[in-house]
Order: sequence, then structure tokens, then C-alpha cells
Amino acid sequence: MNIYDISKKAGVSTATISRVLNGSPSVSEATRNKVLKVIEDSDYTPNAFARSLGLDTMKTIGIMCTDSADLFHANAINYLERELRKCGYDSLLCCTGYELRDKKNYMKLLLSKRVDAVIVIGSNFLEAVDKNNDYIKSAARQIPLIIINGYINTPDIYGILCDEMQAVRQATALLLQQEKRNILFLHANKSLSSMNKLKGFQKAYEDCGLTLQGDLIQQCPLDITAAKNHLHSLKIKGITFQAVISAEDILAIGALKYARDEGILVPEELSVIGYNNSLLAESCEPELTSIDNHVESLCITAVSSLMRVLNKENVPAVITLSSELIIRKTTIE
Amino acid sequence: MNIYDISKKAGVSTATISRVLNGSPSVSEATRNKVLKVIEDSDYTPNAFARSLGLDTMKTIGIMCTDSADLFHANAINYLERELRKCGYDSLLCCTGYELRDKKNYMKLLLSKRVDAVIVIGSNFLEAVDKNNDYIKSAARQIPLIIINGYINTPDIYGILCDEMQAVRQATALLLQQEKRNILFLHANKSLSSMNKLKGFQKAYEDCGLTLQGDLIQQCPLDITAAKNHLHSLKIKGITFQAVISAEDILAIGALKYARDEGILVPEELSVIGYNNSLLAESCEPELTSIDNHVESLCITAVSSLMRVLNKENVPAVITLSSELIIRKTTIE
DNA sequence: TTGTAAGCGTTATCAA
DNA sequence: TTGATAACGCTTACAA
Repeated sequence: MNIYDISKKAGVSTATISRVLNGSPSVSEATRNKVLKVIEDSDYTPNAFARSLGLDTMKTIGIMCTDSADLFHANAINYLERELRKCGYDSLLCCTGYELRDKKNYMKLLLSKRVDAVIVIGSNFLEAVDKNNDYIKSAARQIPLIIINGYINTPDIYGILCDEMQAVRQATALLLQQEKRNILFLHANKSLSSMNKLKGFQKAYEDCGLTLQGDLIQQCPLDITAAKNHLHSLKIKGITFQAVISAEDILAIGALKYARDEGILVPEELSVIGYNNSLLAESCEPELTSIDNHVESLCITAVSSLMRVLNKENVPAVITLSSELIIRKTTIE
Repeated sequence: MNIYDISKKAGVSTATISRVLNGSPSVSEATRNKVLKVIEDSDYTPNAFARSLGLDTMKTIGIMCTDSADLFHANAINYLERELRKCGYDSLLCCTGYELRDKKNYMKLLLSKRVDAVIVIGSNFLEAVDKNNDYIKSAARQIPLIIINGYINTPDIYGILCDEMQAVRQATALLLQQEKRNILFLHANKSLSSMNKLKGFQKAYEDCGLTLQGDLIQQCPLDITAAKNHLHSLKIKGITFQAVISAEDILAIGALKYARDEGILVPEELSVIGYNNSLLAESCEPELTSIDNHVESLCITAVSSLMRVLNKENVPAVITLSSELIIRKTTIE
């Protein structure tokens, strides 16, 4: 059942059918009704492919993330999909995993599907080695490209960021003020996002004129048990710390588990601050002080920026939203 | 830049370009290399719309869920996307929210985009009132339709289920054996999934010949604090219970928070069992005994069933995987 | 092994 | 207000 069939049945041309379908004003009321009636009776659905071919758009935005099961990503996907839908766009989701090769392939795929734009959920997505992000730059030459929580300095790439560096800097400063001199910074990877947080951590030490010992910066897998065990092993090595700031809530949970194992009191003997203010932060015990990066705002801003880019309006290359420290029970007042 | 441009540059016909692009064996090595070289140099990407128009498929599967931020859904989306990709399919994601009206619209939208099939993530998606699922039945007449963790008894709908009823029945039986006579069943909605779990709960009581008091079945919003407060209010009303089984981990976490508030010992005075075995179950304290519904297996099975349906192979209407009780620290041995 | 040309189902331009 | 028809870019049956 296609537009020709309908045109025959209705006794008008395909052009007129198309006009009715697209709400063109230049169709007489009588014709319109006649056509609508026929369409109704035939339960005909226009072929989106043919339509896309002519218009060269499918009204679809590609969303790339490493892992949709990660809580931050899961929330972002949810908000993005909702906002895009409001604007009449579908979301083609790509969970690339962590391999650069796969990320590149997914990007190629999205381009070949001729999505109207790509939104990259940048945390854990961008590589710290700049050259490894070249494929993103090259994609941006073809279609609008928005990065959430990340930025690559290239024309045609728009970054919607939250100020991770500043957030960690303030959180660290808070702990230093409380005379916690040995703070452990725990991260899971060398993503741009992690490195920004680390910078904030280091700056806070500089701000106070304190020297930061190298062994207080630690990396471990993104997993509760891995984080817990990592801290145990540090303790055995004799590395001491009175606080932990982690780049992810999940690592902070590991720190809480470690403290419980060792009988260390939280927050009195060990303060812990997580990042993301995810559901995990409310689930654990004691409830976790965590940095909220305002996912929802990031996503809403990303979509509205994207719409302006698509409309050829002028959009700032970088928009930075502030983060917020949510104080719960793993830090002292 | 289209196939004609490439064909001119390479000095061969568009048919040959197409053959090279699609890996047809009937192209000479020399021609193939020449064409590939030209394609490379021109950084040409085939137009997926034109291709889809001819083939009448975009190799895209629609995924519908209520809320991708829910941990079960987030995991399912991740696994589904990964498995579909392996089979060469993209995923068009729809997070519909909980309104029936919206669900219907999303389904219409997917159909008009001519996806090759739809996978519905059923938990919280299917309505308990059968008639409200009619739009799904009607969609199934047009394209293959797979429901994960849900089933509608209609030809052309395939259900990949985990045995929620049995799982809850066994978990309840375990508690009853431990002389916990008043078990509270806590659920967040009247979805088919919740109702199945409830049935298992009731059956376990029947199995033991015990009568279940109506006020031990409780509903509250899907939220830690809401669950906690709900239990507080029950206590005030004088409703007593020695165990909680919840239809979602998040409600179980609320129960743990309640116990902590009240100084009730878990698991000695109150046993708690969650559902989903999500990350939350490992994050809380004490760590939560929870029913694992094997999301990954569900998704892998769903995709492989779907591929068979697409190949017109014979596929059972219902596949049920067993669930598994993961014992942690909120139940006694 | 390669080329020609029809066909996929729309939309848009131009003419009536 | 309506119709005829080219155009969108690819695949494929058939011919060479």
C-alpha cells in the first residue's frame, strides 16, 4: 500500500496525497477530507525511507556512550531521549564499550545512517590522548556534534560541561580545612573527565600551599570490590589517608565497605566523597556525600543547543554548568 | 557525493560500485581495488536512506521501555544494544514513561519509522488490565514483537520471561521456614510483573497452609524514602512484620533505612529480600539478599529469538528462564 | 566480469 | 487548487 494506491483510490494525484499528508494549506477542504477518508480506510502508513531519501533527514539523533548501564549514562540517555522526542527527533543509541576501535566503528555507522547529529556522552568516552579523539573531530565536519561533559577544541564541536575541576577543588578544600591532610584520590580510568577531577584535586592542595604525595593518587577498576580491595592493599603498604575523594560514586562505596571491614569510623576517622550523586549515594550506609553534576540540566542544555545548531543559529562552543556538593553522612559538618 | 560520482571517478558503472560496497564476489580483484581506492580518497559514505528504500529495511530494531534510568532497564538496554549490534542491527530507543497514551504514541512512531521489529522491556511496561495492551497486539500484526519479562497471549508475540512467580514463591518459602510468619510484600505498581511476584508470595503462604493477612501487601512509590516512610507509617498503625520482600531492590533499600531508623536489627529481627539483584543490592549495608532475574540471559535470548523470527524460523511463543536467589546479609542462613 | 536501466515511495518544481 | 514528472541514491535483474 503506497501513495500511488491511495492516489488511485481517491482519484487525485500523488502530489495531492503528499500535500494532505504534510498538512499543506493549499488543498481544498473537500479534497482533504476525501483523501483522509481513503487513507483511514486503507490503513496506509507512509514509507519513512522514501520520505527520508527525498528530504535527506530521518529526524534522528545518534547518542553515543560507553555503557548505558552506568548510572550517569543511564540517566543521561533517559533525559536526552525525552528532550529530543519533544523536538520531534528519535534517538539512535550506541553503547560502544571502552575500546577506541569500537568507538570509531560506531561513529562511522552513525554517519552512514545519516543521523542529523550526534550527541556524545563524554564522561569516560573521550580519550585523554588528544589524537585518539580525531575521529570525533572528523565526524564534526560532516554533522553537528555535541559533547556532554567533555570538550574537544575544534570548530563545530559544542561542549556542554559541568565544572568538574572546580567541584573537586572545592570538595578537596573542604576536607583540607577540616585538617584532613592526606586525602586519597581514587579514579577508575584516564578519561578526560577523570583527569579534570584530578586537576581539581591537585589545585586544592596548591591553593593551600600543601604538597601532595604521589601515592595518594590511585587508580583501580570501576567496581565496588575492586575499590575496597585496592584500599586494603594500600593500608598494607602503609599508605595512610583520612579521606577519600573518588571520581565515581561506585568507588566511594568501595571505600565505605573498606572502612567497615577495618572498623574505621566514617566520617570521624575517614571522610568519603563520591561523584555523580547517583542513586548509590542514597542507598549506602552511611549515606554518601557526593558531587552532583546536574545530569538533567546538562541534557536539557545539550538538546536545546543542538536544536539551535540545527537551525543554523549561533551557539557558544562551550557551556559550563556548575556542580554542587551534596552533603550527606560521610563527611563531618 | 553519491554512487554516480564514484562511478565516474572510477570509470566503472554504479552497479559495480554497489557490488564492491556489498562485498559481491563477482568483481575482479583489480576493479575492486580501483574502486576502493576511489571511495577512500573521496571519503564517500553510502546513503542509508536510498539503500533502505530499495531493500525495505533499515536494519533497525525499536526498543521500548518505561524509563532507561531504572537499573533493570538500563542493564537490559545495554545488553540488547550490544547483542543487536552483533547481528548488524541498530537500536532505536524509546523511553515512554508510564502513561498509556504515550506508550501508544511511541509504538505508532516506531511503526511509521518502519523498524524491523520491536523489543518491549516488559517489566513495568505491560498494563495489568489486558485491554490496555491491545495496541501491542495490533502492532504485532505488522512486525515481529518480542516482550522481555512479560507476555501477552496472542499469536506473533514472543515472550522471554523469567519465572518471577516461582522466584518469589521460593524466597517467601525460605522466610516462612525460618518462622517469619508475618512477611510484608512491598510493590510499587500494578504492572504485570509486580502482580506475578505477588502471586508467588501468596502461593507460598498457601503452600504452607497459612493465611495471609491483607494488610501485609503494601504499595508505595518507587523511591527509597517513600518506602522507608511507608514502613514507618505501618509501624505506627500497629502492623507488625518480621520480614520484607519487595518487588524492587530500591524498595528493599527503603526497608533497610527504616530498620536503621528504628534500631531494628537486620537480619535478626527483620529479614529483607529485594528483587533484581542490581548494583544497589551490593551498595547498601548490610548487603541485600535479592532475586536475580538474569537480565543478560534474558536479553541474549530475546535477541537470538528475534533473529530466528526474522528468518522465519519456528520459535516458541514463550521462553521462561529461572530466577535465582542471591543470598547476602539481610537474611539469616 | 561488467553495464544498463528499472524500480523503491516519497517530495518538490513547474505548469495548468 | 491540482496534476505531471523529475529527483533523491541505491540495488538488482537482465543483457552483454
